[in-house]
Amino acid sequence: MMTASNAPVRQSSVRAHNLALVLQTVANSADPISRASVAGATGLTRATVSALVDDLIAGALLGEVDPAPRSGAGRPAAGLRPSADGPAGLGLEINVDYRAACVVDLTGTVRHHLVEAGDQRAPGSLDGLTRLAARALRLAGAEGLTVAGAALAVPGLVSAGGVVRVAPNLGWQDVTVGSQLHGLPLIVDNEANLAALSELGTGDLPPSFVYISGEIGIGAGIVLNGALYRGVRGWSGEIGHIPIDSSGPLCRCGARGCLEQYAGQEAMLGAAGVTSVESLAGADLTVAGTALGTAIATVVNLLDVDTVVLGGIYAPLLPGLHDAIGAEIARRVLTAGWSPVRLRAATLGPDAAVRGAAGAVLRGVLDDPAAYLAR
Amino acid sequence: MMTASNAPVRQSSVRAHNLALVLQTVANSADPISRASVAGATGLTRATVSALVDDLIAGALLGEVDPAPRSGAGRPAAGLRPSADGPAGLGLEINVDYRAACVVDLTGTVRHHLVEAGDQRAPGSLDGLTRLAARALRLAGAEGLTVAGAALAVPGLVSAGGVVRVAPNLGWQDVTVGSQLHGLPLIVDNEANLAALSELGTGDLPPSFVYISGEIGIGAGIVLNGALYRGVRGWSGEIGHIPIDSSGPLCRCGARGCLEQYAGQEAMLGAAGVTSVESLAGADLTVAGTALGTAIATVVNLLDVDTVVLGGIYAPLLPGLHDAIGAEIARRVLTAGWSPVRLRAATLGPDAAVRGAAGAVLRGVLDDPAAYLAR
DNA sequence: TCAAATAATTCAACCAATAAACAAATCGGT
DNA sequence: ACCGATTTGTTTATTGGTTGAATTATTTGA
Repeated sequence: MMTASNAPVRQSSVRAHNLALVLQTVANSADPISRASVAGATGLTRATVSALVDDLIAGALLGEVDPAPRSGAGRPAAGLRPSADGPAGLGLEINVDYRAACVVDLTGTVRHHLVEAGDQRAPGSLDGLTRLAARALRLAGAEGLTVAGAALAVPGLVSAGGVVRVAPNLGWQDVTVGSQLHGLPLIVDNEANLAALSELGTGDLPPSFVYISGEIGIGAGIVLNGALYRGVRGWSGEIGHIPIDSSGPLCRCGARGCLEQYAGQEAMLGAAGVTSVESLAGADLTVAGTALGTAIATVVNLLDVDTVVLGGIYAPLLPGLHDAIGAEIARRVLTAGWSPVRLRAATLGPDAAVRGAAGAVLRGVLDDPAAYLAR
Repeated sequence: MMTASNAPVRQSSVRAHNLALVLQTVANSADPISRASVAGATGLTRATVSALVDDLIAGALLGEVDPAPRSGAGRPAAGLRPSADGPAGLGLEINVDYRAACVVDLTGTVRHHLVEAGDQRAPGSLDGLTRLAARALRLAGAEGLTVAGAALAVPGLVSAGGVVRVAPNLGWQDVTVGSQLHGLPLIVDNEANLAALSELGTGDLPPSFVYISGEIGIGAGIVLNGALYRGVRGWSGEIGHIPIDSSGPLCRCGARGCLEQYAGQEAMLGAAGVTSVESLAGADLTVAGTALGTAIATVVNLLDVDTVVLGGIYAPLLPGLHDAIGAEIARRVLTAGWSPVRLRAATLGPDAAVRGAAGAVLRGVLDDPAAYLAR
């Protein structure tokens, strides 16, 4: 049920909304699309679409391409598609053993991708990230891109205002990153959240799903109706400490039998008696899969999503995990009989979080192009 | 992050939105409120508010009351408040041992409340409910109320189109209730969902919370940002089978150690060695409280809500449950140290679901008064 | 070469909100 | 008792934005 937002609507809001509608219709179309088709798809008139498209082209959000060869009579349509020379998003990531930046344009193309390996737990890693961001911005500027904003993916809990409450594996506690970077607005968010957005952006996922990221810790990004659900304070998706067995092994969080004790990277390596994630491919993953399945069943019972995407180390290991997860889902999800739960491996690999960060910036432009045009 | 809806916006949508904004501002105000105050609160101009209020008064959604005695200079304001003679919602409930109907007007007053005790598992209980609804409609009609729609609360899983997939305690399976009743649009929904909406309507809850209903089964209603989250297929909140201990007792669902085996009504009665819910008040509820706390911790870790409302049999038992739940939350909710989880007893008692059903209808009117006016 | 078809633009009409002026009703002070 | 200040509510001209119909543009098919 939709509650009306508590802001008044004026004529300019109408235009803002319809600009977003037209831009998104073009962005979601696989092929270049005509103004007339946009009008048909949106319900707006051709006159209105033309006027809106004029603004979007003037602002370099859309570009026109040569008419696609068509069959049938009639004037050929000019194709519209997102412009590659307009706004771009700067995605940043800081993780235990590397930092990364990438620049993505409105077409979804990764224009630049910089990675610096090295332990980020040392002090000064944030300064290093700032320098990396500056390099990426120079590269983008040299190509004539307008960077609309930046987003940083962090493996930890983030509060409003760019404060990292805790990032256990980085050793961070109450680190203020801020909400500006080189004069750009900066979003700071959990890596699983941004990776989930990234997978959403691939287009072949339903509007509601849960992304589970297996790393040293386990996190989840919850996407409901096409939007990331961040929770009241931005701390949603802390799935790693779902209890699997209250008489299980003691976890570093102080409780017993948390998911991480069965399906965390360390636990899986220990159980299989190997030291590298690659070696897990041949191992018996039943214990981890069962625990993961139990946790997934809980999530599905609670949120009624029908798709779960497994990312991080789980993505390559899904074949070995699949049966155990599926068995647990069949046993514990009440509605599994009517409607199966789809399990998918993430498609984007380790870049998902940085790309999702850049995508979050672009999503902001797509959601409110009028604000970008008025900048 | 808000995704633009895929519908075009025209001038009439602006009016529809602002009508809703004005109506909700008046409805959310404790005392009668002037047009000028509405203008101040909404950001609309006084002229616009006046025009919108004219429509709302003409449609019997708002009424004017005598100016409240005021201090200070200036022309006295005419007070606006929701009309008691306008639209009303028909709430219906069917449960194991009773059926109920209630009529609630826009001021939130319960105008009629009919309850028929008796076993509803017998065939024909739906016909009985239809007759009960007819009685309530006659009473409402005699008072000049315009019943805008009906909603039915069912203790089970409901699909779109008014199909009850399964209601275990009613013995229902794939029962089609339909989406019309006596010519009115009919919403069918889970009782925990509607009870959650009902608690939301009391006004002293934050916009995001989880309502947990303890009955024979355990259900949850999830309210996010002031709106009920129903899930992809309407089956969200199935909390009763969250695993507490995978080596625990066998549950009727086929899995082991489900929450219901510790904190369900039967389990609690069995553990305390009593036969009535009233007798539980003095019993030791540590086991149930711990299990409930574990489940709540899972929900909070996942959804990051800071308020949990306990309803059904849990409401009167909260004093006995509180400490065990709190201990488990402190142990398992990662963010409990920064921001406490508030536990509340539901305030509305056993009527919550029926009243929530009526409230769901009224919420539809408040969310889109233009549709009601155009009927 | 012309008619039909489809795409895109132009323009008058309309709808809704705004701003500013105006009318209404009260209070406070002299 | 009266006048100015103050606040509420309405009236009116203006503006922004969509619509629908007419118009122009460009192609296919007969």
